Amino acid sequence: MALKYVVLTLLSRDAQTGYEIVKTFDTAVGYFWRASHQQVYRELGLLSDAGLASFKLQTQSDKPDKKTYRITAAGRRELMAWLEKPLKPGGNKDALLVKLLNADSKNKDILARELEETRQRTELMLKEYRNIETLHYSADVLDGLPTVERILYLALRKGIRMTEAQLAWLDEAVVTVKNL
Amino acid sequence: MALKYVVLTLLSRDAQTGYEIVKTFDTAVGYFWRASHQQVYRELGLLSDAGLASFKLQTQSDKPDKKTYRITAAGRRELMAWLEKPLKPGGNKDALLVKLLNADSKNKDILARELEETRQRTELMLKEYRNIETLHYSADVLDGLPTVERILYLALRKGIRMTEAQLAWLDEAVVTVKNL
DNA sequence: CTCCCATATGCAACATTGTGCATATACAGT
DNA sequence: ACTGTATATGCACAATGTTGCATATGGGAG
Repeated sequence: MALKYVVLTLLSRDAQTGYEIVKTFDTAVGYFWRASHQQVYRELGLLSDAGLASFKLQTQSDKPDKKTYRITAAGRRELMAWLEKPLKPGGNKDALLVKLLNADSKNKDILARELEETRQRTELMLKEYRNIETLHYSADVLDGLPTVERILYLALRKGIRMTEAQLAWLDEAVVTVKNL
Repeated sequence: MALKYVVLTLLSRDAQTGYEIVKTFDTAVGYFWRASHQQVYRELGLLSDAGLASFKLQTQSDKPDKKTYRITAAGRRELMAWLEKPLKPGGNKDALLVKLLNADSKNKDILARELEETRQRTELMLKEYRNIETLHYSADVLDGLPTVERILYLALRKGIRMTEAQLAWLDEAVVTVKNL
């Protein structure tokens, strides 16, 4: 349901090939949505079957042939309809908490180790996010930013806020588990 | 893959009926994992087919008959194996950010409204969480808490931290979208 | 007496998502 | 020659999640 709208969103900006969309998932969009290339190509096929996107085959001599997809009028309508329909809340699945529910004196060391590793990864992630922020979104740059870039910055801000909260929580969790 | 371990976790504590497990999903566990009753009953069927859980049929005269499930030795082994295997990170799908990527001068009002509504819901949620914390987890209670309760408190703490971060971010997002 | 709610279980169909496998060209480095 | 990386696409199967339907009892409210 949702991947469809992510792809439509990307196509609504520019006509693109599947390969380019995959790269977007690997970089910018990847911070809040992950999809494999298989998923992307399949979704593009479904979209064009449903008449929400169309494609042109472009032959290339130096590289493999490619298909450039563009969103159709029907695709835009579908996307707009989705935008106006409120999202239903919920869906916070947290496997780490499920693991912790199993914590006891026998396995607390294993779980503590996983918590520590998660903590380290989270800390690195936060550093990376903050690094991106200082490098690409300094105060003087922010004003002149086009809309899409502002939203991407907002995505980064969300990453930072959430990662900070996660890190603080992991500290609490480590203490709790160690003292079981 | 994952629902299986949530159900095994719940069964590893107590033998329970499907109905009881469903109620647990609607209350305590619901804060970090949602599942419908259909999913739960199906999963219980799959678990017992796989020999990871067994059940006893109990006839009742006043209420419908019920099946009480208990985890098997194989089920415990499977659960322990999962605990020791590190989780793979990632999977932060955020449909709200996808919507915001579509923001422009035409639809910014609709999106701003959804952001405001989300903000209100988030604020209520945070109040509820904090309320639960003061009511059930006052400082003097925390010491004597059994393990499971401590983990559930940890789940609540995560809810609080994350909801605070979400709320702070939503404030940023509202400002950004209004100024587009 | 009827309607709704809580208790208690489940199938079947469908939609969506994720994983493993497969193919093909060109260029750069070892 | 071989290996890796970038470009470019996709099928098939498995797992997961959603929706609609189906059944059955007992108690309380109106």
